Amino acid sequence: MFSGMSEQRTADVNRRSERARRAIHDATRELVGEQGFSKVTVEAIAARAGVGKQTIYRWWPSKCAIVLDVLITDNVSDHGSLTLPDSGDLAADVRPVLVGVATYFTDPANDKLLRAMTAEIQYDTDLAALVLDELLRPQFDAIVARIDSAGLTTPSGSPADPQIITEQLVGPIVHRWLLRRAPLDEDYINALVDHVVGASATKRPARRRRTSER
Amino acid sequence: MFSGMSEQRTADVNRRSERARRAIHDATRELVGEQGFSKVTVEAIAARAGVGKQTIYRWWPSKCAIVLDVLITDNVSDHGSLTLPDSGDLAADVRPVLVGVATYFTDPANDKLLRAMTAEIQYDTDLAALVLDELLRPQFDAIVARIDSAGLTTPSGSPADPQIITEQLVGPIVHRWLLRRAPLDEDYINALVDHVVGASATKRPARRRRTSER
Amino acid sequence: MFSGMSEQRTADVNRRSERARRAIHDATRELVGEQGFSKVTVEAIAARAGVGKQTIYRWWPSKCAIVLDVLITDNVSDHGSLTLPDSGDLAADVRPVLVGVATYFTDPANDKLLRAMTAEIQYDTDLAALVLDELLRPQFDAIVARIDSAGLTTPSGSPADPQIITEQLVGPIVHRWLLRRAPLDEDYINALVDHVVGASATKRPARRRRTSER
Amino acid sequence: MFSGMSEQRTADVNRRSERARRAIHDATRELVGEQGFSKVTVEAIAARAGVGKQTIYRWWPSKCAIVLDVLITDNVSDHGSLTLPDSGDLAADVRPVLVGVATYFTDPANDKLLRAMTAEIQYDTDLAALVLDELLRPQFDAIVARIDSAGLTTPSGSPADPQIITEQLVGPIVHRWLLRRAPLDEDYINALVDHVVGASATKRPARRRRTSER
DNA sequence: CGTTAAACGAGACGGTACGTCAAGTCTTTTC
DNA sequence: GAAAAGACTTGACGTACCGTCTCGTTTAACG
Repeated sequence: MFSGMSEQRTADVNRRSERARRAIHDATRELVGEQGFSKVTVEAIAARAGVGKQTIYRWWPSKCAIVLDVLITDNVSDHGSLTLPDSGDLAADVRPVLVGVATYFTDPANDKLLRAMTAEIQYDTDLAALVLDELLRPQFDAIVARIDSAGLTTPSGSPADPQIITEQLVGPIVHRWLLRRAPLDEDYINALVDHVVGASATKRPARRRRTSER
Repeated sequence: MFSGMSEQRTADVNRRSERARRAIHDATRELVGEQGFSKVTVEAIAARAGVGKQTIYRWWPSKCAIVLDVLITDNVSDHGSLTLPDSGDLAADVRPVLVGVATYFTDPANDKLLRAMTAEIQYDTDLAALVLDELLRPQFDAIVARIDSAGLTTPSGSPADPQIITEQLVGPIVHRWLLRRAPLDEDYINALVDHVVGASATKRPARRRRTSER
Repeated sequence: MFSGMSEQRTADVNRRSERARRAIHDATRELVGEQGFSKVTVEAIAARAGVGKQTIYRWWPSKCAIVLDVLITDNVSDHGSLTLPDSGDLAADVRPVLVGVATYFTDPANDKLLRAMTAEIQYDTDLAALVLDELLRPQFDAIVARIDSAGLTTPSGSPADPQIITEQLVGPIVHRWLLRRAPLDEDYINALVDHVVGASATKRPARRRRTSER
Repeated sequence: MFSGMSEQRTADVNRRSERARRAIHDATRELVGEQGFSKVTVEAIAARAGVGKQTIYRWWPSKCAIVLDVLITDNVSDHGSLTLPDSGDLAADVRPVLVGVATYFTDPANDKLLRAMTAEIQYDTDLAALVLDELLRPQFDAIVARIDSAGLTTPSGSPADPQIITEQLVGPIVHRWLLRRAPLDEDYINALVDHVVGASATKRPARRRRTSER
């Protein structure tokens, strides 16, 4: 895929051990889940994986590169193909993606890994760009595209910026997750969608007036 | 108050050195500004402040407690008294607070300190609550209160939840800051306010259709 | 005692607190006895004595000066007046002093204090001289004097050096004590005296051939 | 020997760096010589040796274990094979060993190391036993053996205890060294031997009556 | 089907910073 | 004005990990 040459040259064989790669991924997932990223050491990952420290440093530049690799590998199935349907009902079309995002962030398997990356990108701008592109942009852009086609207007009547509308949907979710302000359940997503693009019939019509806070 | 002995006993004097406290705050602000939180060591703070390491550990449990202390101390002047005016023009009332928030986050003096705390609260839930209460809630609650009194409705006509409306305003700002997706300038704030509560006349009428992204 | 002036001048009153001096002495004796000199801290002495740290530093330059002070104070009764009797029986005259020395070194109340000084004088020559003069020389010189008057001869017939004879008596005791090679009981002292200056009748005539070692 | 597998398994390689071991020994010898044991820090040894602190702690439990190791390593050539000749002249046979001991203690290269150990064994009985066994016992036992075969008697005529006779020879040397009472030169050793086992012809017939003190 | 070079496990290495401890000094208040 | 209390600066402690660097030992393509 990276070359048109029909794999004749195998001189620079990839001798890399798949067993080791897998063991390191698994050890990382486990340890970060158990103790949190910042308490996990490269030595601990190596020990848990039954692997030499050098084997880790040979293939990853840092602890957080491993975590990012795990996240991306686990996520790779979705990529590229993400497009929202256009059923005519914007709320109904958008809602599942947002529920998906909320679920993804909340899933205990991902939560700690994502928080680790969130912490790291505060200090590493390149990493921030990478995380953004690999993990968040596909969904974000798909929503932007669907909203663009809906031709919304702002409360004052001018044409709405789909980018900003999307931020109104995604921002609050990230905000709640980041600060652990309040639950990210389906009711909340429904209410949020209703506030931004208007409600469509949902299975469980939410009865609310105020969302509970923290 | 703790004793009936009308304050005769002053034995439990506060022997703490104000000079040391100040020097540590200043050294922390400077060093975090120069090198970023994660590269700053407690030893370096002590050295820069001309203070013994033990004096730091006597009063703060960790590097990040110092940073939080600096942030709160620097911020303490503002909050408590924070109430939004009600001029009848919601957008006009809300806009300055949001600009203030955006400015606060963007100010280089605060940015690195805040990112440090953002990283830390990923691992420390108690700290997260503290940061939320001390640094963010006053502004957030003030906005909620002002919006509550405006009696907005959702696009589908039901009464809006002021909490969620506020999240639509604050969430995107935090989101942009967190991921460094795009600038947090006044134009953006204006557009955002327009999308959420409708525009009122602004000094520099924004000319836009799409906000630029990253 | 340090001045001939009959205590008339009391204007520069000795404001030093006798209570504190005593308490520090006692605390030092106790703590060194309990934990050994090297584990005792000045802070611990101050705390146990119910005294401020500065009060200690005001009157003693170091931890080991306190210990030496305690040893000398406890020992001060003997000084100066020590002369051995001359009963004609050299062994009988010398034996009690050596038993006294051995007992003094072995007494648990003194042992740890003396070992502390022994450790310190390895690094502090002045201290070594002081310890020697204050604690050991009186007995040593008294023995030298008694032996001098006995007019011993060496095995090869020349007149013996009383200094060296005394070292043959004291040296082995110090050696055993220093290296904890073997017990310093009365049997041993008797045997030692017998080997150096010949036996006289003792209460318990020792039956031995070899002393047990360590 | 531990396995029947004729040494096929060499997995438990000795990975220890000889370079580091040597550098640490040398640095310790130098620093203790320059500044005295108690002023030398483990950090200083590590720095001088160009070695990480952990490398020291990996192999030695404490500063004084290094010093002991240096002393034993430097000394290891001598002992084991140590037996005194029996020329018939006891004084002549014993004298060289005692001169050797005195020289060893006095040699500036050893003096500070030995004083450091002397200080430490006051607090550590196990260490005392080790020092005794590794550094002093070989010579001591060799002298005991030689004296045993000589069949001496005490001044009062009973058979002498070779152990005690040896203590009469070694004790005064240690005593003088410990308290720095007087020089440990060859004249003194000759006189001492003369007093204990009688003189034999020596190269420089000592002219003395009293040894000078301190 | 052996040769050979890479990747591997193990873990010691030179370092940096940690958080603790005690030393000796300085400051404030009490008696 | 000495004493108690205790905060201060200093500096070494012993530990934990870092990322690099040998060591033998697999292991799999090549010859």
